[in-house]
Amino acid sequence: MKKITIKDVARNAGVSIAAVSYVLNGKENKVSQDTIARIHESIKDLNYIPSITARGLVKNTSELIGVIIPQTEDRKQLVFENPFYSEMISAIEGVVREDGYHIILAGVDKGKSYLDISTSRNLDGAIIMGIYSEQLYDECKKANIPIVLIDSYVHDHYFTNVGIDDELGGYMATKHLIDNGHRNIGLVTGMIRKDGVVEKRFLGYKRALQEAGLFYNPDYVFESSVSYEHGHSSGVLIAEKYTEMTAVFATADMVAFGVIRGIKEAGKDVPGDFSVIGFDDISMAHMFLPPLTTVKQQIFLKGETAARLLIDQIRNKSGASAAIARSEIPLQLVERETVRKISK
Amino acid sequence: MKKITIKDVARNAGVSIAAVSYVLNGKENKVSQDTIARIHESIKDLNYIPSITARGLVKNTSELIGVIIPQTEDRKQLVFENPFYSEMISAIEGVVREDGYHIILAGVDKGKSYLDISTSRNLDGAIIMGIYSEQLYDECKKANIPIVLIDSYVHDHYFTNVGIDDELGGYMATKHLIDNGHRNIGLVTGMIRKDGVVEKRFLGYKRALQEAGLFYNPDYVFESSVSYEHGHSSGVLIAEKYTEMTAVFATADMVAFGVIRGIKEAGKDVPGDFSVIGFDDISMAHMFLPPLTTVKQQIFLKGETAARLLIDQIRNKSGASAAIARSEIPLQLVERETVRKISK
DNA sequence: TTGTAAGCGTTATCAA
DNA sequence: TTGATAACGCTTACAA
Repeated sequence: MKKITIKDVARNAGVSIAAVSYVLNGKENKVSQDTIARIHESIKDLNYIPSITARGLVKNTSELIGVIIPQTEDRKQLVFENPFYSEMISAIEGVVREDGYHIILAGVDKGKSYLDISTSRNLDGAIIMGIYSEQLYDECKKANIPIVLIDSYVHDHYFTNVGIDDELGGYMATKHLIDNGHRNIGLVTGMIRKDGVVEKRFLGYKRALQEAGLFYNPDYVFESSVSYEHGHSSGVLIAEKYTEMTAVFATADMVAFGVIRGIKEAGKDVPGDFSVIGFDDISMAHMFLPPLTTVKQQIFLKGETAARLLIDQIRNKSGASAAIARSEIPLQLVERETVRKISK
Repeated sequence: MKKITIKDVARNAGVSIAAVSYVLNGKENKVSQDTIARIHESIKDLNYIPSITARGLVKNTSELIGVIIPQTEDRKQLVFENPFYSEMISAIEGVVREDGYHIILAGVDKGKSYLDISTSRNLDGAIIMGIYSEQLYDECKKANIPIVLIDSYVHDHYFTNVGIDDELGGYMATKHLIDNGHRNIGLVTGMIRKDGVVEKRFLGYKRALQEAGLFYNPDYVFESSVSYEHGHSSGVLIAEKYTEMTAVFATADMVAFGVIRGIKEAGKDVPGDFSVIGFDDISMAHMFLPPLTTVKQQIFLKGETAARLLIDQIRNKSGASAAIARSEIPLQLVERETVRKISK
């Protein structure tokens, strides 16, 4: 079961390997109709499939796109509990496949830098989801390949960004609660890191409060990890100790699920006693009971957009600075059953 | 920003490229301590990272593992709505990374065969999740690389299989319902395909029924897709027309969520009017309200096991027939709040 | 212990 | 139109 190569095809067709390479690369004007036919036949016959590896070596490409995903604390596994990422990857894979690219999925290992995989694999481009240390971004620039950042607020014209207006999203969520008569609104959230999406949402929350003439109470923000567990414990806490609160904004649906569970566990009802609004609209949001009111970001579109922008950049290597500053996917509030209007 | 190669390192260190290659490959016994030191220094200095691509060409490896995932009907996107797959991929990625491998994620395109990507990328191995046509398996064998199948019942000693005892799982779920006094038990499920996991679960369902002297009623099986939507419509239907039914076994948690929703929408209660048991125990299962009683399969372990078996096989190329017949991950019933005991 | 050089499967240049 | 052949970055006999 020897591997068959371009040589075999050439021999079988009785032509030179150059000829074969030409037809393989669509430079058919350099070859006679007759040879083209013979070559095509040989390829079929032998079931020949060119080696992307070998081609990559000479063309200095790989048709490979790196997709970097956040990892759990211990860096042992990818943060996939949150279906948010899977939805996006699915979108990315779909569009790059159309163009013959494949994606390499990887977390960033502690020792190894991102640069390692990029250079060793000769990646044609990369998509990085989430927010990382300055250091990583610096490394990425050295890689010298097109990179698009999803959900990052790094300002560097080297990168193309795709994301949403998180500040607006936070504002929309909070405003919706306010419009429904709520005045004591809690915030359950992951770590508020400088320039992270969560910070923006937090800022939007404060803006909505302020605009409505409501007092911002630091005691009302429950800040920890973006997880169901954090939501859960906060929910219990809120239901038990913060009885004057009537609504909470959870900065991710996963967290909202936890909050609701916590509230119910403490014997209170959603939306009867507490209204809850989430953020993301992952597919579970509409399956949850009660169906979650949330700020929808078009996750799939986000992935698609990132992928398309990247491919465009890879293709038009011409303009090395083809990087678009920022592509923003529109947001949308979707009302379901976890927010109720109160008279107050 | 020229790419730096082994040549640069050699020149910089004042040695031959062979020497560099030797230390890169740990054949340090062929090189003097002195040169080793000089080379290491050069590598650091120049920030050299070897090209896996080039190495692959000569060693005929790629350190790449293909992971094939089912796709949606239209073959446009990966079946990622079901978090089941993400959890598994996360596990797989974790273990292969330890060994320096990366994973390439791909759906199988209509025109292109799986063989294409395998040969063109020179994959070292592959993990295939789900069940496909005979044709695909035949192709895979031609690829002539180690392959492990997850959740397939294909009997071919070429493949290593990892899965669970689906028949037993179906039996456990149904038995649990029976033990709780239920006698009219519906089955909501994806397509029952020959040799698919779903068929086995269905068989387990029938065995439990039979063993308990219960009549198997074909009208009680609602067969369509593995989706929330199918569960939903079945749930509504059941709650409205099958009032003599008291319990349903959904062959996937996603489906169970839909069933519960449907039942509630029809004004009935879970587990008050209908008990529901799922299958998988995806992480949403314990977050759902009410928390879902289900048959837990250790998804993460499944992924890890598959990855480890694959790597083992890749390593011991020696025994080409090192393929282990089948590795079975144990099942476990986890009781939560969607099944209630009825007196009958 | 060191270095030379042949190959791995392609592409692309340059003569023929 | 064709076909040698150098190159891509690396590994590995083989020679020195």
